[in-house]
Amino acid sequence: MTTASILIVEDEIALAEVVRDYLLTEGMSVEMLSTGAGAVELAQAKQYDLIILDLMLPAVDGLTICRDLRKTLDVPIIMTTAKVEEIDRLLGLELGADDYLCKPYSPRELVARVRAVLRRRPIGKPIESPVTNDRLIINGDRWQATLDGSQLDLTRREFSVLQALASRPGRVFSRDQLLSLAFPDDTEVFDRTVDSHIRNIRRKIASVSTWDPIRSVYGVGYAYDG
Amino acid sequence: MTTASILIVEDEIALAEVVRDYLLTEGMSVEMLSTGAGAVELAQAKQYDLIILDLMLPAVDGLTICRDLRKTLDVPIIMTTAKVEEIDRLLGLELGADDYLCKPYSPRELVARVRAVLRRRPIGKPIESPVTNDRLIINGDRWQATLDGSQLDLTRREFSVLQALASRPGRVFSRDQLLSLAFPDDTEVFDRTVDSHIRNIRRKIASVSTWDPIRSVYGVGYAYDG
DNA sequence: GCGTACCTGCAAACTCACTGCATATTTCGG
DNA sequence: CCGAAATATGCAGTGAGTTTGCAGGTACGC
Repeated sequence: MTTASILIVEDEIALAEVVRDYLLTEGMSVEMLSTGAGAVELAQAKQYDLIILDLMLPAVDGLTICRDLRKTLDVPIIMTTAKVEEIDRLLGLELGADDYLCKPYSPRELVARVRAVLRRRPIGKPIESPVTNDRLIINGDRWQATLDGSQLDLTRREFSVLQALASRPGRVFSRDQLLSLAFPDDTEVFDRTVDSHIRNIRRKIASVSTWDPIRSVYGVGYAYDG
Repeated sequence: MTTASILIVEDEIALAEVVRDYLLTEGMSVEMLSTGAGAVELAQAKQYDLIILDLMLPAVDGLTICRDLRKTLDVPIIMTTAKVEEIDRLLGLELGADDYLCKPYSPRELVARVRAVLRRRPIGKPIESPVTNDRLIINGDRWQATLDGSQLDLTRREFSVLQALASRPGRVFSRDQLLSLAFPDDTEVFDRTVDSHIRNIRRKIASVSTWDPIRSVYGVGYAYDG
């Protein structure tokens, strides 16, 4: 079961406590805040896995908090509001919250949403910002990689491996590191399989360029030299 | 009850007066204009909550007025026209009117439409900006999608899925993401159901174009490539 | 109530990526 | 320059993932 840490920002203490208890039952750790003041700072200090944010708050409203959070953090956010009509407006504003819920809601439903969001966005996995070197562009949102303007048609694994390598140019990754970075979820995979993926990546790169950015380090692993 | 202020732009004075009386009965305040000249200026000066606009007008036609209004104002617009065939063409032009009505109409129906539009678009709510790529136009207010000028007859779910995809062209959405974006309301749905909807969307798109804008990303999800 | 259309999800068919083995080639230490 | 070890490459089985056909259930309109 999940052991996510969650922050509830909600001025209705009674409601927040009910929700907290439900989440605790789910094995998650929960903290509460009854006002918007300091929410952003708190979120930045502690690395919550998810934030439940009410729209109407004393001091600083949820909208502002959401926007401010998004500037620096990729933490998943679920917004709650008392007005149905607000939902549409919120969607239009593109705040980037991961889900919206209308009051009065059943704590059960909120818990379901929390789990859904956490499932969508596994803990610790932030939205990938595109890796861009001079020649290579890797866009994790689009699952597309471009070298010198030519698109590389990479598979999921190839993409993940190249993304891992290119995220730290010059650094050498062992095969085991690459396996766990690229496929954190998976069972044990023969580390020589990485060689195959590297090979396929190189082949695809070779089809659009004469340059091989992947350096083999004898006895250690691979690195991307940008 | 609503106390919306409404502008009627209509050259058939008799008709306009009937409509005006109906709207007055609803408790709305009404102003009339029998020509297109100055309509835009008037609308900008006074902040109407809704404008009823006839297509055929002396001096400046409704089309031009609608377009000009949209450049600066988000005021809801209901367009009326004498020809049924005009309606489709208007839809294709994506003027951004909130509703269209064909003459001869019953004042009762017009009033109903007015109320519906005001309900959909609470005063002050900006229009949900239509997703428009070069070829695809998605109008979330009207629940209508157009590809290369041809209207796609999408169901609610299909529409939501396509809208979600097209709102961020190129970005790959997982099935779970699509489910919660397109059907935020309810229970957990089998994620393979998304495939079915995608399939239906593709089929409908294929019937009007040879182009498939939906990219399947093996092992990840779907993206709209505009 | 009846019919139509839509949503949902199962199952079969098919596609293709992943994996790992076998063999060739390269690298490294001496 | 040689042998050993590591890496590159060719290749194919397998299974995961997608597409597609289909049908039961359901909501909605008439």
